[in-house]
Amino acid sequence: MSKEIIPLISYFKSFIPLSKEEIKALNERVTERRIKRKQFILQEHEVCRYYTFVVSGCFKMYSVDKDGTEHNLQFASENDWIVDIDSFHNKKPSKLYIAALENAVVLQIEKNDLWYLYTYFPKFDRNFRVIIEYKFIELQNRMLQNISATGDEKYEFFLKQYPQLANRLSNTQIASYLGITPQFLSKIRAKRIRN
Amino acid sequence: MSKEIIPLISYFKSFIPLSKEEIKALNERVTERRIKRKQFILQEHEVCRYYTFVVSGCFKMYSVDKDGTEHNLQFASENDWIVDIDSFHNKKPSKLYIAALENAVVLQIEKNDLWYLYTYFPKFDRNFRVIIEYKFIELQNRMLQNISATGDEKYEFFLKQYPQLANRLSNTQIASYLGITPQFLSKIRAKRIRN
DNA sequence: CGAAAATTTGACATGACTCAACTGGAGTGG
DNA sequence: CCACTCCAGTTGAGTCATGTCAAATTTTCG
Repeated sequence: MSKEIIPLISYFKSFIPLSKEEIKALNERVTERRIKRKQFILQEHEVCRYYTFVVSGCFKMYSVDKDGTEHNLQFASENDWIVDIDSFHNKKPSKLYIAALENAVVLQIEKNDLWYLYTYFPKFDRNFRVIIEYKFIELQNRMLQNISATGDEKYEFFLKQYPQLANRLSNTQIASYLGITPQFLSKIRAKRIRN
Repeated sequence: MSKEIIPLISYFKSFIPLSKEEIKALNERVTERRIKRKQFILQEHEVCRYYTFVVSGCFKMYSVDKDGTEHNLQFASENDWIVDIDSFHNKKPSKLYIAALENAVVLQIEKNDLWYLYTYFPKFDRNFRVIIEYKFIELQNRMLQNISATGDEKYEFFLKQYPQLANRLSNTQIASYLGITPQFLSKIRAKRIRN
């Protein structure tokens, strides 16, 4: 195969393995794209046209408030999906941006193609149900942290849960994800080192 | 039908309507339960055995931290689901409680039965995929609020998004959901009235 | 190497929490 | 019908967590 689709096949295999026909159908409907660092795959007011699977590299999805401050809603690196589901599903203009934090290779599926897969191969319904269930659990855990923990605790939790990701991200990006200012994160880090 | 299953059928209908066979299979696998105010349907350290559909009444799902403070992760009222998915899926002890805030009627599905439905009627995979996608969108919006808004803004947003629910909940419950103290919410409300 | 961005640091301001006292219903039992 | 308790809500004083602004320093990357 010319496209880098193998990581995606392996990924699905970890849920429910795909048959030859399903792999073929998937392969025919997936587009490979190479994205450079700082490039956008979604900008505010656009409709999110793709479900994007990250083969390599790293992305952030974020909103920009009225003061111009960014708020990171999600990161996605290898073997993860990134999409504004609300915009994608309902064809409505997104309030979010998705940008590459590193040069990246992705596989993208358009809505019509995904619908085709859902319709003719129910296993995709199953797989995507399970995938989003896991993402939901992850988000719920983050939510619980957010309503119950202090800045220090949120940072500790993040480092513990995503040690490999934390290495690749700037502290500014992490602060934006945790919902604190970069200056305050810097002070948290200074205190950690002292103790 | 003796059970109050009609609300559930109507609910599914708003996604993809069920066939006669699917309704029958669903009906055979769903248990109706009446829950009194303050009663638990899940407690910490138990495994969450049911996907629970709320026919009437209102629930909260929350954790209790080391100081004994409750943190509301989710509410569920009519035509909504409540379940600790992580515990349910992976048969692991829950860290959460689910308690009724009002007398309630629910329909519950056990894991084996849900698996049966998924296996023999792929439409349930589809329906539950779409259901959780919507819940994911909702949770993402809440997350975005949480990392970017002040207490006042979070409260405004909550009132605007769930006006009917806000009427039924005590301010203490709302504060716990927003991640602020009831005292601080009270001050926010006092300021709102002044302006 | 040099410009731009990220990080750190300090002084100060404000948001949000804590604790404790008070208020005002909603039961409950006499 | 009253006295009582029990909660939820309110309020105020003091404190702590976190944000803002600005400047200095370090790192990154073209």
